[in-house]
Amino acid sequence: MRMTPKSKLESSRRSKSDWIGVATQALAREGIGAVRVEALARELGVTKGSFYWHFDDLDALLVAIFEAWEQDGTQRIIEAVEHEGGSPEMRLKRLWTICSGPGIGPELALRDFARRDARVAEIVERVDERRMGYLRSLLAAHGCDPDQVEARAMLVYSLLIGTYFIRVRHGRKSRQAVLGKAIAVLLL
Amino acid sequence: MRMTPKSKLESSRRSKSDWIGVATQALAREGIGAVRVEALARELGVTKGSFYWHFDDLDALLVAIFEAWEQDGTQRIIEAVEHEGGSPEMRLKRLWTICSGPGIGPELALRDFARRDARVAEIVERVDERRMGYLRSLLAAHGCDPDQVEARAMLVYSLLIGTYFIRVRHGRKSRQAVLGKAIAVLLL
DNA sequence: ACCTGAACACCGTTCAAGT
DNA sequence: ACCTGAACACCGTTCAAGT
Repeated sequence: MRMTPKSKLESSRRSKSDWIGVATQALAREGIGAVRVEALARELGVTKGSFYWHFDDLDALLVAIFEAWEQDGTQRIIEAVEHEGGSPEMRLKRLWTICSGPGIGPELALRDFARRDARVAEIVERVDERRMGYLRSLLAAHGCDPDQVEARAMLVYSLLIGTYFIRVRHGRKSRQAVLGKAIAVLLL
Repeated sequence: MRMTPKSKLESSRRSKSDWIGVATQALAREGIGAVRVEALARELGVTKGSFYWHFDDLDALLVAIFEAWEQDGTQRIIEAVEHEGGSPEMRLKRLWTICSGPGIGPELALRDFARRDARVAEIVERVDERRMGYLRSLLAAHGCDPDQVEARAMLVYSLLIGTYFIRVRHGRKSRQAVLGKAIAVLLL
């Protein structure tokens, strides 16, 4: 009769997803510099030698993190928005509520990495195509002039990215008020 | 009589800006992972021990890179745009031409780093305040409804950031055509 | 199939000693 | 004032050997 370990962390074997899991947390917490084989191995309670059974090298782990995140940054959010239905305008505002959380996650690291790694560049392209496709469909359904859909989709998506990356105060206005007005401009 | 070295690289001494110079190039070429003491020391023809005369550690060098870039990302561009004058609309389009170049530079690395370093976060805040201030003034001068200046400035700035970070195809349309239309939307 | 343990190379950091 | 050279610690990577 085999011993059944009490928890995942007490079992002596680790799966690829165990590694991706702790690495994703480390990336979110302390940035890409914190994704280190030895530190993660300590956290998982194994030796770093074991890492190389699951991955070729550190870059392979990073690519795996980004691939795992891909669904999260697209499909999961879109489904959450679509789940409740409502008018295109309502959906757009719900999308905003979901995305405006603190969870910028690996978005910055991902895009920086994509500048030097073709595999990661492809991930970014898929994510952006998917998000833009969804925004195009929302704007078209809202009745936006077909000739302006592309430009306005870029504006909405940029604003979403911008709210993540831009650190600025808006004087007396709250950021939420500013963004509400900006969205209003984009919906005619 | 002292030897006068033929070139900077042949002299035996390096200034702080020499280090910042090669480090900035390495960052632009190969990303933040390429900013390494030993590699840069080799490039400069000195030992890495010499690095620690000029800087406390690697982070200090990165902060110095970002500080040196700060002027470049704000004042220099604004002056280049203002130099030729013209209507606010013309200035905005000139701003676009200047910024749409390939030179995203350390913008992504800077913002990622700012998440974990207060000094760099301050740099990002100063840069964003400065850029937003300039965009506000352009929009106000263009005759934008005062109540909408802030929202539209965020839209223009986000679009600028977005064109750097977003990797998407626009079907039959060129990116330039899409952006032109987006700007038109923002100028009423 | 997955992990250990030891080995090696590379690099960040320190520091006494040189010029 | 600025640099060398040696030393140390930490970590990425490899690999033969274990279970």
